[in-house]
Amino acid sequence: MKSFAIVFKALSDIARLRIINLLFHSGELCVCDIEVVMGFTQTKVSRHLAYLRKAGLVDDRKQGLWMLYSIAKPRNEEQQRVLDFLADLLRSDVVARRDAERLASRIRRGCCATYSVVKPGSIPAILELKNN
Amino acid sequence: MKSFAIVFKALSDIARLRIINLLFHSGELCVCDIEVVMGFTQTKVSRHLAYLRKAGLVDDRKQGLWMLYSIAKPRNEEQQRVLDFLADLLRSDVVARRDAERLASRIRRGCCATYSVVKPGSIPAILELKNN
DNA sequence: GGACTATATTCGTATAGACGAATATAGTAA
DNA sequence: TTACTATATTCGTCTATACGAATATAGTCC
Repeated sequence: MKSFAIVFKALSDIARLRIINLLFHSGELCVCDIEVVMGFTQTKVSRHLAYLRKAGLVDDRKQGLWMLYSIAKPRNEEQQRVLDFLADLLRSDVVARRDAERLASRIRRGCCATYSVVKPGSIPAILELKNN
Repeated sequence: MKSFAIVFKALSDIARLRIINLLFHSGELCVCDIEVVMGFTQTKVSRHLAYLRKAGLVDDRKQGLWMLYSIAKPRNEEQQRVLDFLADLLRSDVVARRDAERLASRIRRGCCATYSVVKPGSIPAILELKNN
């Protein structure tokens, strides 16, 4: 019950919902790409990602100068269900869709990370990081 | 997106989750029954119910001196999905189950409201209110 | 009318959280 | 080493919210 409340609280902020949505649409993202796509300050993105990490909703990985964030690998069946449900909810949301389109556009133009989209519309995976 | 955040915030408090769980297990409940079953103060129950009402998660109805609260009739397909998902989540939670048992016990013994349980274990409906 | 009851609201207080600006940290590259 | 870059954290401020106690409100019953 306590863990439900913690997860729901993590999902109770629009900025965090939008960031999670971006992560659903990409294997991994660095802070600065989220910053640019969303038009948020660096502080804001970093803070919300830290919040989501503490709530167990995202994983992070250090790669050189970059911190790469991704949707957390579910630790139990309930978390899996929450994530599935959330992804499904966001799929039909206008804001979420627009954010995803801006992300796709930035990925095509080349962003901090270089992505390889396996199949159009599917989850891309980071291959390597550019130094720009 | 905004509406998702509002709903998740309403679900981000354990007391509110437990109250919602009680409402899932009963057609309608008055404030004082929730108060006794949960061991909360009257202020606390009333405040959280007001919060849930503003978030659109519960409906209320005045019946004499009592305010009867129930799970909101879903206004759209998304809200229906959220409520279904939540009910499903709570079904496997230990705290939620214990609360439901205490509620059932209080209903059997006769509480503020007189309930008619259509089938054992199914959702009861209020028939009339006692004046005690 | 007055006494009583169930619920809502106000008050004062305490904690959480959201924000930008500024600063600190850690890794890279010359 | 120094300069640079991506990210995290601190600082000060503001708003939201949780709580119990006390009080207000509204309905019932005599």
